[in-house]
Amino acid sequence: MGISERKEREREDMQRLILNAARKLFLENGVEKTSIRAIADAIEYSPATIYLYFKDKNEIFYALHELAFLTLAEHFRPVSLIKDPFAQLVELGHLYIQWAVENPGLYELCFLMESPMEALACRDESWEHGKNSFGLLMHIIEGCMAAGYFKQHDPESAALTVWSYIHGLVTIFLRGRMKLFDDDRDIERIKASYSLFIKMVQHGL
Amino acid sequence: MGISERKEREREDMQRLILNAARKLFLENGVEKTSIRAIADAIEYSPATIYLYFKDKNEIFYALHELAFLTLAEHFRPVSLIKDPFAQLVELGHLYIQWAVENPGLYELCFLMESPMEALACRDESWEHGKNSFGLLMHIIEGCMAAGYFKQHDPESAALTVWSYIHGLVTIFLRGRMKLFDDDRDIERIKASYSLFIKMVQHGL
DNA sequence: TTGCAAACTAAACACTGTTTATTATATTTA
DNA sequence: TAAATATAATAAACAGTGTTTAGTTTGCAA
Repeated sequence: MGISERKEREREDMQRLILNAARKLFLENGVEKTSIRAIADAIEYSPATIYLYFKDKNEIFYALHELAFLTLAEHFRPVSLIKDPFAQLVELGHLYIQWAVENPGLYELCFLMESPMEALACRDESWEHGKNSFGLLMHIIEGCMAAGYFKQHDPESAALTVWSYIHGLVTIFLRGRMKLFDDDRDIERIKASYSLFIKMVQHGL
Repeated sequence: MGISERKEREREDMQRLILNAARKLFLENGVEKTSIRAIADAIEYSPATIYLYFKDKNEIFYALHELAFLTLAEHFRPVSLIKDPFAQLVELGHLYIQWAVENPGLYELCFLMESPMEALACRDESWEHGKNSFGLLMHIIEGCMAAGYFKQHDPESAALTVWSYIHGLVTIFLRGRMKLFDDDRDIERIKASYSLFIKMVQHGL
């Protein structure tokens, strides 16, 4: 029965073809301009064909969102080379900010868009890749706690607090709310705030 | 020449009519479902008429975003009754979180949507209402600094840091990223994280 | 009352995501 | 191998979007 296996393989090939085109268009032209028709044009199939391989547009965004998390995890790899847990935390935050600023489209996909979450809503397997990245943060925070940081608090709250800060910072930037300030030295402002935050964590033992 | 004044008055009435309908639909049905046609239907005018009073949809969102900031400022009023600057900061954060959770649509308008910012882009008068709210935070932070908090940092960085944290926290919640956690006691998690953050600020002198 | 400008709209344009009915292709059965 | 069936792909339509254009109605001034 090698024939149904070939069919399955062809199906996965087609899904990959769609996702590659979608990712390319997505990164080139942004979220808004990535329509089903544009994806269909890119792979030279009709728009209706895409619906034979993905339930709806949300599912495509969900799949891309999984890919984006893989590249984020890849970006985080260097932290494992660092030994001191606090230095790990500092570097993790730095890499997070860097990735967000350099890949606004992917950041949007991972943490800002509602579509991938809607696709996830009707699914039993939940947000695996997101969990892994948050797990890494929690692991590092547990290390920090063993070294005396974040004392008398649960690691989950500490991790959420750190993530909230960094996520908020990059979101304020990405969504143009730094227009609030008179000049536009946004990146410097981000750096100044981040070093303040790190010192706050440090001073609180 | 009272006639041109009446014309101006009628024009403003019409803009208010459109904005009121837009706000109502926006709060009832969310961002997605608030179309120009829906607004036009609500006020019993043709869709094209709306374009005689607003350049495009972004301008409507910008106007609504200004109104939303007014209600946020109103929500912040109780903090002025508090004397201790640190207690002011704690209450401000609490009110911010409360407002965001209770008015997700308005929060989206003020801090998450791109549309109002695009309308603002081609404007000389910039983000007044946003500046006022941030100004209040900076004022309180300056008070806190006089009392020994956030030492040896500029108030702007300190304000951005606090705002980033709270904004990040509510955004993670509003955009469904707390599905990351196994149970869904989101509000309790928000409270736990917020009290941790406050303690971090407190411990750092 | 005529002339003009402002207010308003019907209809169209160029899109969007998605579904349906139909055709072409591949596989299975008789 | 020939007929029947299942699969893959699509053209066309549906219902919606923001926005523009061309044309009509209305109110005011000369």
